[in-house]
Amino acid sequence: MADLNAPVAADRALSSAEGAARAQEPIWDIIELLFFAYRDFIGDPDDVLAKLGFGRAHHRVLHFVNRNPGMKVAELLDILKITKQSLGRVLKQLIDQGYVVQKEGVNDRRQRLLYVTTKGESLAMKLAGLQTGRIARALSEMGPNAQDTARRFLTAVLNSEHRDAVLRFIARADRARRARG
Amino acid sequence: MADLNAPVAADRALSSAEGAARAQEPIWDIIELLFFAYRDFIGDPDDVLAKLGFGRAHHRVLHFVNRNPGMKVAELLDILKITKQSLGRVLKQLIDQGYVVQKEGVNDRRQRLLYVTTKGESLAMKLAGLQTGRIARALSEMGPNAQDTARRFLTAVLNSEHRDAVLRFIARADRARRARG
DNA sequence: GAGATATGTCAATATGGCTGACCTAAATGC
DNA sequence: GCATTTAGGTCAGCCATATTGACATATCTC
Repeated sequence: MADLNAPVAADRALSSAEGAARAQEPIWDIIELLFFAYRDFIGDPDDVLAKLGFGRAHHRVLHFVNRNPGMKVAELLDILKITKQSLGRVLKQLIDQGYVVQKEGVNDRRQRLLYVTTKGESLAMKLAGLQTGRIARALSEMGPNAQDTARRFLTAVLNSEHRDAVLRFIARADRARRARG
Repeated sequence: MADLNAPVAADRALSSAEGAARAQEPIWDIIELLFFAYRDFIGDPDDVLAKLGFGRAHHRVLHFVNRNPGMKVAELLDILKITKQSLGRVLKQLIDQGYVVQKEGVNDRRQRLLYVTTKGESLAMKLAGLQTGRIARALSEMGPNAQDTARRFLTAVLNSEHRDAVLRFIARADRARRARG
C-alpha cells in the first residue's frame, strides 16, 4: 500500500496547496477506479440479464419502473435521457415478456403508467440484490459512516444542476416504497 | 437533507443489525447515485469527443495508451476487455488521425507498442483534466482524507479477484509517469 | 523447421443509441 | 365546439460499438 499511496499524497498536496493556480495533475487513481469499479458494478446484473436475452437498457428500464411504480413514460425518458424510439424497443420486449405492464392514467387517459409485474419485480429485486451485495461488502470494509460518506462523494460528483433533481428522485422513491411497505 | 437521510439510516440499521440473516433491503441510494454520477463523470469528455467525431471507445484507448506509453496491443485488450476486432477499428482511427502511433518492439519485433503523439497526449490530458476538475470539486466538498476515502470505497467495489491487478496497474502507471516527469 | 505467439483483417451479426416523419387519442384553451 | 397541444406509439434508416469465426502474416521459441 505504501507504494500506492505515495503518488496520491503528492496529488493531494498539489491540488490543495497550488489549487487552481496551475493546471492540475490529473487524479488518475480515482478516474481509473471509477472506470473499473463501475464496470464490475454493472457486471453481475449483465450476466443474469444476458441469460434472459436482455441487456443494460432493459435493466435500466426495469430498475426505474420498479423503483417508481406508476411512472409516466415521459418521466422515464427524462431520467434515462434517451429518445422514445430507443425506449420503445426495449419497453416493448419487457411488456411482451410480462415484466412490465401499462395502465391508463385515471386523471389523464392519454398516459400509459408503467408498473412492474410480480415477475418484473422479482427480476428487478434480484438484480438490485446483486448490486447491493457488492456495495454492502464494500461499505463493510470501510469505517463507520461508510454509506453516508459514499453518498456524499457520489452526490458531489454529480453535475450541480442535476443534484437536486437526483436527490429528490431518490427521496421520493424511498418515501413511496416505505408507504407501500 | 433530513428527508433524504431518513431511509438511509433505516437501510444501515437493517444491514448491520440483521446482517446476512435475511434478504437485504437494496441500498437504493448508492446504486442510483453510481448510475447518475458515472453518467455525469463520462459526460464532459463525451461532449469534447463528439466534436472530434470520436466516442467513448476512443477515449478509453487514448486514456490507457497515454497512461501507459509503450503498452502492447494485448495488454490494452486485456484492460479494456474487448476483442481485437473491436479495438482495431477504433485504434485505426486514432492512428490515422495522428493521436496514436505504433512502434515495433525492440526485443520482440512482432509487437506493435502503442504511444500517444503530442496531439494525442494533449487530447488525453484535456479529457483527464475535465474529469479531474469534477473529482477535485467533489473531494473538496468532503472532509479531510477525501481522496483516500474515495479510493478505498471504489477499490472495495471492485471484484476481489481484480483488485490487485487494478491497483498494480495504477501504481505502475504512476511510477512510470513520475519517472518520465 | 515446426509450432506457438502477436497482431491484423474480412465478414456477418446484435444492441442500443440517434434523427425525422407521421399517427392516434385525449386534454385544454378560446 | 373546434383548434391546438400534449402523451404516447411507430416506421424507416443511420451510426457506434460490441460480438463470433475464420484466416493471414510476421516473428519468436524450441
